[in-house]
Amino acid sequence: MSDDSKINPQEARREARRRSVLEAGAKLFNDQGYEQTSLEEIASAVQVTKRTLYYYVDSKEDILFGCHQLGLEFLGATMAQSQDASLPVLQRIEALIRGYCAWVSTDLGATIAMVREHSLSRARREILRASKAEVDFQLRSLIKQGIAEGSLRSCDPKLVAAAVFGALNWIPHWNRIEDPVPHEAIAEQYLQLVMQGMVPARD
Amino acid sequence: MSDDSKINPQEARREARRRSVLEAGAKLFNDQGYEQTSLEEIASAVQVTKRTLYYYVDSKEDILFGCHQLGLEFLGATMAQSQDASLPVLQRIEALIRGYCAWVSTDLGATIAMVREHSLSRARREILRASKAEVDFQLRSLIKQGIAEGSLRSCDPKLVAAAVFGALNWIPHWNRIEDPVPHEAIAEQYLQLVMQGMVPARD
DNA sequence: GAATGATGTAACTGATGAGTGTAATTACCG
DNA sequence: CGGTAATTACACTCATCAGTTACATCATTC
Repeated sequence: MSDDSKINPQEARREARRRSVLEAGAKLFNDQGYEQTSLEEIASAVQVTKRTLYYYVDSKEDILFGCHQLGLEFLGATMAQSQDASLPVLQRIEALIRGYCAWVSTDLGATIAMVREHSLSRARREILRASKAEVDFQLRSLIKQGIAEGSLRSCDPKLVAAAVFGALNWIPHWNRIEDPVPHEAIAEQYLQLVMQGMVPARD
Repeated sequence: MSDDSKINPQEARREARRRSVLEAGAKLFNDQGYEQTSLEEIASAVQVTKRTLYYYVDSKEDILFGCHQLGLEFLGATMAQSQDASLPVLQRIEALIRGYCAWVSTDLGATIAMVREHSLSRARREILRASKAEVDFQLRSLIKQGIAEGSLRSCDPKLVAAAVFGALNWIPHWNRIEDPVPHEAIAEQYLQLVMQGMVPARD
């Protein structure tokens, strides 16, 4: 499905090159911010001149959009397990949180949580918004389902989903350090919090 | 304590004017991003010329720093109740979450959660970082205390605090819309989630 | 009604950085 | 080998915008 363009090695190589540009961009955007990052910096990160960059991308905006697009593509892949309707709801929510946590800990994933989209055209923002809405919808539905079947406490699915994604999206804001907490450990704690809460069950 | 400069009405008026500049800046920064906002725009929001802006601030960076500083000052005020050591831990955490939720729903509060600090000098970033660390520390300590006295389930206070602040800091990212969810309603749901979790207690 | 504070006008400087033009050079592939 | 794809060098344009200059004009207050 995503291999349309990889029929010949030419295109494949070009695609790989382009991707390394996006990944370098993502890292720099996350570290310094989009506006604070010049094309020269991205170029030198890929060990290439600025002029060559334009062989792979049309514009700086194109890089940012590419990061978001590619990032969301990866997220889609990560979410597969949570979409398996044969699994119990709780387990699907757990898979979603673990997957998202791992994903948001990558450069391309973090970009979506860290770099605002003010620099993109309205049309492109709209495309991204739609992709994100899908993920949000996914969690909300699971929560609704859980409430309906009684495996989850009654609550406002929209607000609870927002809280969960907020907690997850915030990870790169504090965990991009020399010695980051492994995403598995984060997921573990977040799951306990989201599932059981902080207050111990009374016996 | 903060009224040093308001002895005479001259200074007070000047201070109020400066503050309205900061508030206009905060709103625009939140909506469009810092880099995408020109001083002309801020000026026209305050109904003043760009030149006049410089009567109240030294630079654009000064506005951003001012927003953060003033915002954090307000946050400090909001946190008072959660610092009352005579209250039970659970209640203090609840006060912290409610207060933070209300605060992050203001323009100046949202700026701290939405506008990265890449455009500030290292020294200024450091000042802000210290202020934020205090708030983080406050919640972590309360959690530790709760665990110690048995009113909270055992967990990693650092990660749980990060999750809570993440959920809260993300609010302005989705709730800055025509018809926002009232912050009290958000706090209510967040509290239920954080305290009891999504999974109903078994009977 | 001076004196000082506050605001406007309007053109200007200066830096930054995205994006381009062109011609020449190097790597790769059949 | 020959052709095409990839890359370099590098000077150059162009737009944006923060910050300034210098002077004129309101507004306040004592």
